[in-house]
Amino acid sequence: MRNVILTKEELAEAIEYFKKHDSFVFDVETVGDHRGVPTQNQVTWISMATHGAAIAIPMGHPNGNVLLSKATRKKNKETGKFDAIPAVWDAPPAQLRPSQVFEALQPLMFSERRKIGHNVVFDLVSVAKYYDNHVPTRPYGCSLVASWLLDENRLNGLKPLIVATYGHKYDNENVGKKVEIHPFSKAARYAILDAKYPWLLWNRAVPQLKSEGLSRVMSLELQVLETLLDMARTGAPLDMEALHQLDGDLTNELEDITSRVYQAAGRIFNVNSTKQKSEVLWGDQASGGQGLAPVNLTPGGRKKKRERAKPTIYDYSTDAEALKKFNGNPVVDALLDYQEVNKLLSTYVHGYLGVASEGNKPSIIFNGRIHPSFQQYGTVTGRFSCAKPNLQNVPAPNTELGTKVRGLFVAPQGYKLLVADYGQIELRVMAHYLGRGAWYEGFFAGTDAHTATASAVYGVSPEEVTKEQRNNSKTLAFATLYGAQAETVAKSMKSTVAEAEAFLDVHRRTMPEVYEFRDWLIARARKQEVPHIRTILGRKRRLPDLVHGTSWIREKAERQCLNSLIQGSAGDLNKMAVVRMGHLCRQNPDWLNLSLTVHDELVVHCREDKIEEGSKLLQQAMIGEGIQGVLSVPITADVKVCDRWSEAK
DNA sequence: CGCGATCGCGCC
DNA sequence: AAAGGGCGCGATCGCG
Repeated sequence: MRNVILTKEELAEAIEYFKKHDSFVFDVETVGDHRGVPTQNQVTWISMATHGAAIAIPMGHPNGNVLLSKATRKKNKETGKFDAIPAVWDAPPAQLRPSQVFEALQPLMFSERRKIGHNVVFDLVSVAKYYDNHVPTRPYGCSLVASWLLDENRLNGLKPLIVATYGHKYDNENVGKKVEIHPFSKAARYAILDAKYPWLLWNRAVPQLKSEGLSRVMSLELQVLETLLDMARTGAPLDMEALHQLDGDLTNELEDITSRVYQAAGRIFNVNSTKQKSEVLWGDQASGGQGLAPVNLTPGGRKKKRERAKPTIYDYSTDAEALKKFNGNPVVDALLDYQEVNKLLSTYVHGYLGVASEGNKPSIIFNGRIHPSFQQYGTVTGRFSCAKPNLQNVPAPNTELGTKVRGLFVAPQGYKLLVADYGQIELRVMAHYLGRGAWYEGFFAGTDAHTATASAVYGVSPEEVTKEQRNNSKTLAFATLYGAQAETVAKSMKSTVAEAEAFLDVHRRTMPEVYEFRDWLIARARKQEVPHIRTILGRKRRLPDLVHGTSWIREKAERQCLNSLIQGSAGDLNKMAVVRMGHLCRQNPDWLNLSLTVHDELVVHCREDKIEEGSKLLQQAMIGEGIQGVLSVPITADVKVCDRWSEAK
């Protein structure tokens, strides 16, 4: 069999070989402005691997192997910048067309054979476009998800993983990043290795997952993966009219604020530059600065100080917290306004719409929808991450501007958004593990958790708890989950450090179970050969630093220990809910679609005539039998019916 | 130009 | 020697 497939006959022969095996890896190389967006990209190579074979099928690679002229740069007389002139190669060999290739592959792609990839969601969604939006059928395998479960601390992609596992460094030139500028045989070699290594990795990982007791969580992740295939194609519709309106409004507003900044500062500077901001704020008045006395060092500045170097004005933070100390200074006030508006405009408006003037940054909205990529392997704790764009950090609707941005996300025509979130899921997970005490009993009694804390800590009945007492108790919950110390607690409570310390002491006395559990958890984790904890579904969080010789490193690992158990277990529950809702949506694809998930929240599209049924199903997915049973304390989920995402909460 | 580090900041 | 967990991303800046 040939490695590089150029004719129908060669392809037919290869397919016959692959048909003899019950699983195979496939990998796509993509081109186009949106090569990274699987619903939009164009596939120019598909490579495949199975027992004893690895092939690459080009479908429009533009280059041959003979270099006719080198890549260079040429100064553009108009802009004064350098334009990249790509290399020119001779003509490539005659290749099959995508339609021919995908038709021939159909019996493999839509068979019961396992389709494996390294980040297989991307490859599956990329090829679905060539099958009339039908995704190749299950079962699937993902060497990236498997590798991540086996070592969540290494989120570095395929290449470092291959170096670590096989000691083979391939693709020094980053061919996959821009396959179309490379010569034919180099692209072919790269494509083949990109299939071969995932094949090796997957087959190595499966028995390891079993022996490490990770099969259950792997099977959950494979179900998550199936749901992500639907979510990737559903995406999230935007109110385009409102988006353009917001673009105009914020652009105008920012212009006004910018001139306010300049006027107050008495000079024109780049407001986005932290360096220049430092000069304006901390520089002395003789040199045109405000002469303010900086307080907080940046992390880099602290490092410098540690290394006994003298910090300069550039080592002091210019973030909002630092600026707030100088409220009333006209430069500071204008800067704070600027930062708020600029953040939202650049990240959430220009980030989606693109900017023609700024290097032709393309829009990532397609047919009125945005298609974020949820990465099930994106965090060390087991939660999802989300990118391109990250819809897990869309401003919350607690400010006017936040409401406007979140309000851009709307239901499709004829649909409503069902937005459901778990109530205090992390504290409930914590209470589950504690099995006693104010939190545990509070959740059974239906008392608000922070009120229950306040009642215990202040020794009053729940009815007598004041707003301030409840707020302080909320801080205690965060302090527990994150491992915050007195300084941070003081900041949060707006009290002195001594008061915060006393408060923490009272907490330690009145809710000893919290601290006893933390100590027990850390001690047990430390005893393992590789120190680790397991989340509620058995996911591992490896914390080798729990036995580190340096105390601050060890203490950081100790904070991560409890936090990972809680955050990771809550993440497990969320992934279960995603899977359960995914199943229900697949049963009712013409009126129910899962769109987004944000850690403890699901956003679903539901056709207007099916709201009641949809809400019931969502409720069932999140807290029904089979998921409630995972925790010993009751869990709650609140379903809201909205036209805009901002209407929830 | 491309890349990575840094700062800063949005969310849960 | 540090001082609250987990993310992604825009902008700047220095480097090769």
